[in-house]
Amino acid sequence: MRSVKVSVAREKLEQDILAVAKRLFAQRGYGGVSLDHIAKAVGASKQNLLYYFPSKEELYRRVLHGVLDVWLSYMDALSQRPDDPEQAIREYIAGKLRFSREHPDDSRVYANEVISGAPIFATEIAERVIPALQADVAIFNRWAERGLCRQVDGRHLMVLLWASTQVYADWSSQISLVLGKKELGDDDFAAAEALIVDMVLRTVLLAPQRPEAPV
Amino acid sequence: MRSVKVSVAREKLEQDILAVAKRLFAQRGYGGVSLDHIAKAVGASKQNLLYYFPSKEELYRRVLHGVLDVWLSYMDALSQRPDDPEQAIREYIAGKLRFSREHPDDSRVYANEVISGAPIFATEIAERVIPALQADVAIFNRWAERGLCRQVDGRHLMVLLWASTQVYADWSSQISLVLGKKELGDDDFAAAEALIVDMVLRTVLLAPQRPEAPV
DNA sequence: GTCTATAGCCCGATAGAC
DNA sequence: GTCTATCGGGCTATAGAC
Repeated sequence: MRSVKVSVAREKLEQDILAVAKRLFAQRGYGGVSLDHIAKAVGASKQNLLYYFPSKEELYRRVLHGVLDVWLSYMDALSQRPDDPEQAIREYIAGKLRFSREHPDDSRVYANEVISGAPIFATEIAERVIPALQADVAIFNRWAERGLCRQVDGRHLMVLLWASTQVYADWSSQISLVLGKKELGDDDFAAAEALIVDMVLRTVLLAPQRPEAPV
Repeated sequence: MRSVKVSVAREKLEQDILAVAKRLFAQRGYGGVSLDHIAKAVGASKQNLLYYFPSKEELYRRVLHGVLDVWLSYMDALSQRPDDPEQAIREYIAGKLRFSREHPDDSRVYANEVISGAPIFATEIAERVIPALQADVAIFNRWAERGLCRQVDGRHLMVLLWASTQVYADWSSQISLVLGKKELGDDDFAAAEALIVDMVLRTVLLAPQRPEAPV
């Protein structure tokens, strides 16, 4: 009984640390954050942090693992509808934009790591991310072979899909400035989704051409 | 005479410091780089660095100013062809991809700053970048009003254009992994350009529809 | 302009009391 | 589990000799 309560409390603090660390790593990158920053933001001592996580790098690695779990969970839309490219693409774009909307810090932590050339997480990316992306590329290629869509370069199409959706998390501060708003709202994500879906479907789907999208 | 030689040598070291600092800030972000790292990489002492630049933040600011100069110089394609949307868009995409190809570290330094919410460079971004972007959006809107292209949301189209071109600098490590290469080559940038141009023109240009792009 | 020396602080990590 | 204390080192920046 007691051991359960203790373990629950321990679990909670551990999750709090991970959440706060994620936010700070997103904002300032691995080298820009100290254990003391994280500890103070979570209301614990630096030494207590090191009781839960053996080192700063291990804490960062745990954060990145959590980020990847969330990221990949939003990315399985393509395989869910193996015979319907249009609906699969619509759901894929919607899902990736929802990730940017709901987990911007996850996106930023991952972006920081990739921009740095993934010095710490290269192995995990190669083992978990690349296979997922290549599977999606393969789905595009299979659609093309079966005549369900046009022949496009699935690899670069995939790059464009990440780029154009994740930018609404990673670059939200600058996009807000361009839109003249304090922060992005549901309407902005809806407009982004409409444009990206329209562009991709125009490019990927076979004729007959789709009607003009509403302005 | 002597003062000229001295000033030239001074100028050269200053430029060397800025170049090395740019590379390191791109890789590890502002907080992940120390003056000592930069000094050692440039073959000078940390104290000598502080003779040329009054502080770390001022050095970083100078790097960012240089980055912005380069970035903006690649971005004036739209206004060069005010009556030809297709050619303007082609040149704009080509220019932005050339920037990613030729100045990846510039792109990464800027990306790092934006992801962090632009804590240091917010003012300069608001004064130099946002007006340039809004001018480009205005050009899109004018084309639409004059019936030269379809009504699209110029702001989100602009976001998509940055995102899909800068990703080839900022995310080059991961894109290389997906493509199964050590690093990106001219052919990869050409393939990216073909896809992005095709997608954007399909979306922006008026009917009659363009023929299928070559695979 | 470049050097040595150093101030004063923050860093990650460990030891040991309770 | 959380605390105080502390180690050894790196950090930005300054002072002053040459």
